[in-house]
Amino acid sequence: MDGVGEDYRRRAFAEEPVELRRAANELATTSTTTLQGEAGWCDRLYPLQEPRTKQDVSKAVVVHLDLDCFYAQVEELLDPSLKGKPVGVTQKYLVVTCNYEARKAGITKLMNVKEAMRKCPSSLVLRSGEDLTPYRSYSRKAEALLQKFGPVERLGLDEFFVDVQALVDERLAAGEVPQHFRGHLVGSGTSVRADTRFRPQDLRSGASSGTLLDLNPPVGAEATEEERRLAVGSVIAATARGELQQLLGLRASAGITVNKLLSKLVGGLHKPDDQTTMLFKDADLFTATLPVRCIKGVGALTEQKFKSIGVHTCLDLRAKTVAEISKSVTKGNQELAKFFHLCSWGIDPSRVVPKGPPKTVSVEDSFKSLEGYEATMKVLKSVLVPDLLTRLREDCDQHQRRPVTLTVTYRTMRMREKKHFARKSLSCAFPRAMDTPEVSEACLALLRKGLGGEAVFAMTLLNIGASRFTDFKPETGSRRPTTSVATFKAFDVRDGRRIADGLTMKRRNYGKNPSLLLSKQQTRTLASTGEIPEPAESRATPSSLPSIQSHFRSPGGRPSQPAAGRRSAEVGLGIDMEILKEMPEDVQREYRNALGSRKRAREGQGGSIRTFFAKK
DNA sequence: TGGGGTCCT
DNA sequence: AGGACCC
Repeated sequence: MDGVGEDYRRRAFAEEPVELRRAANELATTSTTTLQGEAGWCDRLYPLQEPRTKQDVSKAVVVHLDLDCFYAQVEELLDPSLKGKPVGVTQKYLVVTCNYEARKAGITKLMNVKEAMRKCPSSLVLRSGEDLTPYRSYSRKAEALLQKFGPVERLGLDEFFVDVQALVDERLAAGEVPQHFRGHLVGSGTSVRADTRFRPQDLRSGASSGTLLDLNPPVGAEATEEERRLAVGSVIAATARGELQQLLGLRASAGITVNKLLSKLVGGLHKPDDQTTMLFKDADLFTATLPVRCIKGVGALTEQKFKSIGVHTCLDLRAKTVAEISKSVTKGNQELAKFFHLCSWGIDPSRVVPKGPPKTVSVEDSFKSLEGYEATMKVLKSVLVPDLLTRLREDCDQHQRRPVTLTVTYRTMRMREKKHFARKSLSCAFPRAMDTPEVSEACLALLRKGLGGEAVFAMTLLNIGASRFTDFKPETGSRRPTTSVATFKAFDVRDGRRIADGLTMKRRNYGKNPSLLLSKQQTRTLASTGEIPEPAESRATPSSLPSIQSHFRSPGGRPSQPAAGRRSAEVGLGIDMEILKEMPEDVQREYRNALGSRKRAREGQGGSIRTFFAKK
């Protein structure tokens, strides 16, 4: 692999560097304006920010943040006794992610549970990650925290792009130029390799040869403007990561460059809990040897098409014309072809676009086989529909809207044999009464329409989703669409027993998770020095900060929080209101909710899932 | 091989 | 409604 890389480097920089650079520059100045198109959320939220034009592409500073092994980190926060142990988070037969202790034992993302158990000594701790509720919650908090550094675009639950250009401009105008880059700086000779077989776009730093990859390199007196801008960006990224750690207990890795493509790629070079910056002048060589799979939008299929015309790496891609790409790869979509071509030089004209509220909300579960109307109805009524309605109620509270469309998506064994990812979906109007019985009936009616003609009514996957939202002002007296809970009485949702083949109960019932706040001492330090205080003692970690989750957890047989966790919950009422006011709004709201829940719990009405639902 | 999402056609 | 892509 290294041999191939060396070959490309020679071709790129010994044989025809001038041509390549000139071509890159031409593309950069001719194509960017058409590609960056429409003004979105960004412009409305940040009216002072000028639309990006070709001249200030190099003025952009984009930070990519990736929460390290996110699900595993959250599990450690929820159960601090996991710290230091190898932890794997499972969904069905898979370890979907694991912490770094587990990785040391050879466990990887998306590894089979059996294989993971074999790899790891008896110490491996597994946690079910089928219910995404806690991850969603932490993800929202992280996003809220990052808002203050600039517009935020999320990618999944654990990745964020932050456009920090405006903040960089502010600091430079104030004469704040750091003396060093924070974290690593990619040099022109940094060796890079694609990481996993699942995601070749994840890069890792290869064996670096000392001088080419510096830690905390100085910003010289005659630094270029880009160096100064990115040095400031690296400081902002370090601050953001520090706050994620201090306020939420989350470690993150970051990449800092002039665009999204490069920031994401270099962010993977030093993980976990570290950051990497790269100057645009090094992008040319950096991207040359990367497989085209590294380009956003190039998946398995597009990669195959590229291979069929002899394009494996970005350098191969550069040698093709946009017309060729458009014809053989993007089905005539010239804009997309142009975009891929630009990316092959490390030029990414796309902007950081905050996405706004979700466009769909869905819940799914998979099974060995879910057979018959009765079993299907049971799954719908007792798990999927209540979960969906719960999330829609929260969504309504936050965004004053309700869904217009209900969609069910399913997969059968036959579909599985043919095509790996094939699914069928059917839609109807979302029932006006947002109740478990009505919605469940609607779902079953759709499934009947789709599967009724089959020899057996059986599924290996069932997904129900809400989409096409419309404004909805809840009437006074009923704050949001009501949800019937009568159905729950028929089913025991307190333990993890199977209620259908392949289905284990997903609901974890975390209740209201309290916000995780700095101690007063830390807040004073932050306010007076501007520095994130070092975690002086273990209490600086959120896992031991105020928590009321123990009131709501483990309604059934699962072990509840250790006494220490419960004791610290009492601290919850001691939170300084001044501190609370500094927090993002949704965090404040959650905290107030948590206080309300505590009250009810103390009054003897909380504490079990049954009473939680029985209450109404 | 999961349990989510986005956008395009 | 389905496909390709992202995590």
